[in-house]
Amino acid sequence: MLDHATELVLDVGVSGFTIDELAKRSGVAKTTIYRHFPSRNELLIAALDGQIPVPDTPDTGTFGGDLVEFLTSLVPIFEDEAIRMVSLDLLALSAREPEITELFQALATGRSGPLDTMIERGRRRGEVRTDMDALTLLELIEGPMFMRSIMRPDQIAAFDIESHVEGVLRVVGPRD
Amino acid sequence: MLDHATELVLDVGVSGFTIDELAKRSGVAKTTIYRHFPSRNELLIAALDGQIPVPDTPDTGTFGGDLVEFLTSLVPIFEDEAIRMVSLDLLALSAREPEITELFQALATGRSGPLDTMIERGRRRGEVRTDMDALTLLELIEGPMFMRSIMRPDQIAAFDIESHVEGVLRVVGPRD
DNA sequence: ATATAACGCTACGCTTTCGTAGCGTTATAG
DNA sequence: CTATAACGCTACGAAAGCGTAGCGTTATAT
Repeated sequence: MLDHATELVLDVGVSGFTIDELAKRSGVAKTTIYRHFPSRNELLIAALDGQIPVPDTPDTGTFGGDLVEFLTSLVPIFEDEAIRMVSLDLLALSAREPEITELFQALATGRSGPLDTMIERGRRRGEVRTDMDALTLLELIEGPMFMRSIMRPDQIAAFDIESHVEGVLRVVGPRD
Repeated sequence: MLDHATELVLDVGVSGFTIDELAKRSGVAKTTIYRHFPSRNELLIAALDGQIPVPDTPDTGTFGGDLVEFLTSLVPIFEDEAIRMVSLDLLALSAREPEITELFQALATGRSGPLDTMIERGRRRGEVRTDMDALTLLELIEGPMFMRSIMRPDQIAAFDIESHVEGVLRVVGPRD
């Protein structure tokens, strides 16, 4: 049931996600759907919950190595058109609908975990400056790829991760 | 007439932009609106056309100085909640509706002009490496702030532009 | 075997929104 | 002063969507 809902919302987007359509596609009567979920929004949230993958935390021994692995693991996520569209839907909606805001926050918060861990490790090894907070570092590291994924999604695969990480290391190294 | 439409869409967002609501607010009869615009989408596009400000191109004499001025001039734009929400609406819609895609492209393309000019000038002065294309440079420069504007809009004013530009200069300087 | 729970189907009522028709009223041009 | 153009108002028709009612049918449990 939830699987069908997830498939539908990934296919047609949040605004196109309707109970009637879900009933038609899943072969389940609309009445039955309402016997399990009180409203369309609840079902939507349940369908999306945990559907945006959280990349795992690499541990190569160096901060630069970790970054390359991490950013590389983001590529397939950014490349997924369905995920991109639904994320944009949620982003737009979360600016106006409180219910969606929570969902979006939950999805976004989980996603910052791996990089936090890597930054912490890098700091312990003396590879990463300590006078810059983790969120700013995250923006520095992911921002360019994030921007490309939004503005030029077709060019995501061409993002030169090695070159970018080299530049990042030049900036995040410890200050004197 | 268009002014009222612009005001409405900035207030309630693209999805809340209704002809009935516009008629109510502007005091103009719905019939009259349809006598001037063939459809809701056309009116929407007309209302948004040219409403997202294009920052101007600073010329301080150094690439770093230009960047600081430029990024500073972006802050009020990113800070504007109405602009942010409508941009997110357009972003989400442009992934699915071809009509909106064109509008969004038009808005986005104009916005890259100033930075292109600055990069070109920087290259002529030998301040900017030439082995990195302008779009990638743009992502490097604007990406972190762009990401913050989307993920933590309330923290935009706290973005440390000077520090960021310092880091950027470390990366974009000419290679040997 | 039978009671109970779950499901399917059709049909609603309600609301929103688009876009149009018809007809009367007000500006405006000359 | 009058013809014409533009506007306002009310009322529609049509399409989506939400969520619910009523009633019949199928599993399931014991």
